[in-house]
Amino acid sequence: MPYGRRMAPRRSAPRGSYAKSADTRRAILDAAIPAFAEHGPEGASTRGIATAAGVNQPALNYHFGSKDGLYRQCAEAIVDRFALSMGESTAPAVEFLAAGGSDAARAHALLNGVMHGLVDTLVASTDAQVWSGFVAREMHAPGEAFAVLYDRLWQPGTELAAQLIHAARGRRGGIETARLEAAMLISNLVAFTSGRRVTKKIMGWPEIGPDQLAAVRRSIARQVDALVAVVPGDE
Amino acid sequence: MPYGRRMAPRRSAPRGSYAKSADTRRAILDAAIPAFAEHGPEGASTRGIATAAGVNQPALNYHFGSKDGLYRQCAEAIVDRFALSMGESTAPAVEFLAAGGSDAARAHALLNGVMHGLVDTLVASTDAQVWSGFVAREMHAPGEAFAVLYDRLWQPGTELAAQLIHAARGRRGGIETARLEAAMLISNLVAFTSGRRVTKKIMGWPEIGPDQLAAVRRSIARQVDALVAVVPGDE
DNA sequence: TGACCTTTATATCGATCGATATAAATTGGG
DNA sequence: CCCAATTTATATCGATCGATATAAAGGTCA
Repeated sequence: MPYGRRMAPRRSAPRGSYAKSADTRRAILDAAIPAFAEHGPEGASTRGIATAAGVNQPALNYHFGSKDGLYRQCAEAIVDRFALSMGESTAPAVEFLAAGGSDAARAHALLNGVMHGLVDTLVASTDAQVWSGFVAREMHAPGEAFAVLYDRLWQPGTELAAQLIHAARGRRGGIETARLEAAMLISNLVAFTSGRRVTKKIMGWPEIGPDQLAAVRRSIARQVDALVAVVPGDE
Repeated sequence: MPYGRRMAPRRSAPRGSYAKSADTRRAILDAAIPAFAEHGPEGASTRGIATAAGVNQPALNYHFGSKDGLYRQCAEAIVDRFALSMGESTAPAVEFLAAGGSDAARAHALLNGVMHGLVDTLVASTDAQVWSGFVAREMHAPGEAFAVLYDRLWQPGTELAAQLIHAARGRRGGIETARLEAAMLISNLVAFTSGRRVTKKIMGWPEIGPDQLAAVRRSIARQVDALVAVVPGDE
């Protein structure tokens, strides 16, 4: 009698209550995200990820079905962690917009709060530097994870910023222009995520500490002020 | 008698005047740059590049020594092509600064000219979208080509913009702040290079035509104006 | 504790990778 | 026109890739 189908590979998380499984999955994800960020989905090897995670190579296929499945789960994990980190600063802004808020000054303050949170998440955290490599790569060369990153990260993020810019202008000027400016405003921070190494080198910063963080925040706040002050078409 | 050393692989361009060689090298580079941009230096295969270039696989080793050698030459080619495209708009600015120019209004105009040229090069050209994938990847995960791209592209580019910002402010405010703002100003355009696909999707633009280009230029010009108008520390 | 399911470990398969030895074809100077 | 150098084409090597078959170990609950 053949060994049979006792270990059919699964695509989703196990249903059982085996505690060890979640730990292993987490360890693999924590090793896979930096690997994919640095080498890309094709360049990163499953053996390298397994070694870094302290597991054997078939464990990846067992827990995630395939390399592509692991790649997709990495994208989900990144979005989850990003959303968790941003929740505090975006929640009041989302609430304000959902209520149809029209107080321009409050919208301006909320936009500053969101950008402040974004700087904290992207610039102050070293994790984000890893995430950004993953995200930037996928956005440029779309693959298995594009939909997740676009639908749950880029699209809602830029739309939130755009709505806040528009509201801070008293809803004068086009929302389209606000969207474009939101996309560019967020792009600014690429200098501190994917481009962090280069920016540090150019600025002569050995590390991004509190002083440097404050400088970035000042620069972003100035941009927000300038953005809100000008209503496109009124010039 | 063994076949001997009649075909030792070389690292640099051939000395001879064989015209065909330059064409082949060019075809390989034109195929390799998009391949490296999309799949990364590890993910791109020499066989794939060779097929796309219409040559056989050992031709890559013959003309460029190794895959890494080809990768380095791709970086050199990108820098050369970028510099060629930017020469017209940067030349007067470089001249102005070399002469120690102190006319703030002229510096402002020159900065606008450089950014205008940058938008033309990066946003209007489809080649740049390919280049940007290559450059962004290498800046985030430094490899064989980092030195070339940093020394010949990022460092002089941001320094030029920083000097112009500083000069446009009448050399008031720190040059360090100007450098930071230059880095962020340039990062803005990432939304239209590596991030072009996402930005088009968010904006609902089927293509980036003259109207869209004008909108980008307006937004950049507004940012430059706002940047120059505020002298850091005076607020 | 014992039966069953989940998880981990070992061994190995076929495919593809970059590189090179070698041979044939092509090119250009004398 | 011919010889030598250059360039292109063929065949193949060892290494590494992702995936899977299989076996052993570990955990859960009756």
